[in-house]
Amino acid sequence: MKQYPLKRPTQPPREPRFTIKYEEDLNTAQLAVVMTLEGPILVIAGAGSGKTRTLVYRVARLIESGVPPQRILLLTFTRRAAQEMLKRAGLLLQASCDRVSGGTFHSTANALLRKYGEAIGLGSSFTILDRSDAEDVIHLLRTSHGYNEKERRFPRKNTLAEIFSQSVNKMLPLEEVVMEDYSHFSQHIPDLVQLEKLYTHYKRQRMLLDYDDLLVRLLELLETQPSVRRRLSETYQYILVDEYQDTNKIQARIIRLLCDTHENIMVVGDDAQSIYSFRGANFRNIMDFPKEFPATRIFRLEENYRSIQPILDLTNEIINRAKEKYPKHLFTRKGDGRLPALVQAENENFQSRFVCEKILELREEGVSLSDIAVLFRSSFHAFDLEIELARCNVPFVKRGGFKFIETAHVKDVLAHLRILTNSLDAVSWMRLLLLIEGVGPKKAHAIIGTISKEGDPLKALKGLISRYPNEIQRGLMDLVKALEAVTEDHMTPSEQIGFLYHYYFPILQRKYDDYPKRMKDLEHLHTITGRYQRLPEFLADMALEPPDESVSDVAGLDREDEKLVLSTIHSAKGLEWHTVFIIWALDGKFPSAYSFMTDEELEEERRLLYVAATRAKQGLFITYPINVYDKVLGSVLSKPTRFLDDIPKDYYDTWSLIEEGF
DNA sequence: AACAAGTTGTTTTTT
DNA sequence: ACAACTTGTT
Repeated sequence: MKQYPLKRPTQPPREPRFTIKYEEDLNTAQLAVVMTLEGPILVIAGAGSGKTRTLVYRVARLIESGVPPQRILLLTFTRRAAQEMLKRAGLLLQASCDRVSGGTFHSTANALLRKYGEAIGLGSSFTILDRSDAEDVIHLLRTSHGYNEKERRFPRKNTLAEIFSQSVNKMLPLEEVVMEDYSHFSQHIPDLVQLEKLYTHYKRQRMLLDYDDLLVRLLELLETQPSVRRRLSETYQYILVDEYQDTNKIQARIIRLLCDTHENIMVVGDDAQSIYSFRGANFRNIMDFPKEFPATRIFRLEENYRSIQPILDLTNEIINRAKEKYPKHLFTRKGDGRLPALVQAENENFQSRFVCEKILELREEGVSLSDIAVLFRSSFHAFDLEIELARCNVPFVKRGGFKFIETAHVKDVLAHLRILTNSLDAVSWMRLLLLIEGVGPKKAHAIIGTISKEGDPLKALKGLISRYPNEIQRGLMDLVKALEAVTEDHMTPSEQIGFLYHYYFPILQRKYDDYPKRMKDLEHLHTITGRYQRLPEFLADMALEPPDESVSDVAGLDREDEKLVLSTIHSAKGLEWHTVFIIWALDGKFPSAYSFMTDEELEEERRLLYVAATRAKQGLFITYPINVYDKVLGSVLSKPTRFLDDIPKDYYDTWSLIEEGF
């Protein structure tokens, strides 16, 4: 850092305090984006084109040119991505970027609603429902209103949650969603509409917000409260949105309203990497952006800095066969290297063994384990490999799929904490009452009905205890005591969990015969709480940005070691590795047989393969097992993914594994 | 009414 | 292979 004399600090001329070498560090297109600070900007950024770098430099440039950090809002797909970018911007500036607001749409919505939600009748202590909580509520309403006793099959709770969510995220009427994607339930439409009303009412009464509500209520706040809208728009004078191809209509509306008093909005995206349409995202959002903001300037980043030529050649071929694409051609100055390989394996275990052996080989060659990734369409595709890796003593982390935070025992513990911040949280009350011996759905429901009318439900519960038989009395008494013990002020979340474990461990042992394993998860949870001073923050984070470790690797506590990355393709978004393995590239699995129905879904599978393959810098292996029976199709699968079908064979090597061949 | 055992149906991806 | 629903027992 340059040293300046302490005198005359306020005197002009204002030399730039820090010198960032923009011209040296950025190419022409990137530089243009970074230097254009005002007005709406759309950046079409191909895979590996230095999109993150561009965002980082632009944040730095904004701050350097005098924009206060707290006036910048950076919306990304994960909080990790936001933190990483702000860290890098901070390094450039040699100053902290802590005060830049950054995170996901959902976490930003959460923060804003806690602060300004009162304007739309929302208390600051609302509880966030994750998907399974939401399903529990829907299930409760479905049974209590007798929808499950209908003559014709009524949708299951997860289907119901899915239908409701689709309707919200695509901003379409419920009946349209049903007719479009669930036409076999069309005779239930009136009931579904009714049930969704009940669900909405239930949540509003108890200060519960599901993931979709976070976006919906923020939009409501911005739409109906002009003063809040103006205030927020004036606060966030510069807005940057990453991964714009994966935003949905609600998010686009939110952005539009946040730009109420200015149009300093920059969005970055790549239509070829749109992989979240199941969540209501629509890559046409990108093309509609200039319609929302007619003054939009469009920039294209097409130089790829990630992959060697052969990999880029293949990925270009994959995406060029997309039915609908906005033409762009990625080029690289990286040198040549090995051709990607398409590897056929006799069966799943051969595939796993091949991957293991190759990984060990790469490590011999000096490639760090953490610079290698195995990617797959669905989380369970990795099960066999996980076993094989354990056998070979290859340490790994798994991203995507079931999170340990979603396991029953962790949810049990969190439920106790949740009612401390929102005593109306009937979902959590239900959960913890059902843990008590002798209490089932009926009694739990009755108890909740009585105590939630009181101002102090805990006190009300205490008053109820004498009504019940002895065995239940004891259970309820223990619960009350435990809750009272953690209600004291000035307790950290970590201390609270410590107390609760005293109460919960006996229940854990009674309920699960594999309790030692689950106990380890709870220890892990305890460690995580240590990072938080305030309970509401901890709970919001657990719902919105849970630790991304999956169940399987929680046990391994040696965090510092380098580890191989196993990840779903969705969770690999935006990342890159020296060598990438894509396993189960078997037609019927990837693309999944479920996607054969519609062109749109099939095309999304293609983009998914594109995203996976473009993560690779130096090495790419696409593997598939053969002779796999598929129940959905009722046939044996043996062909590699169809997206490679008509690509000339000289774009990749073809390997076939035989018993001693590797 | 709660719990245990037995039967049937259903499978991605994530905030 | 697993979870949701159904039936049978306490």
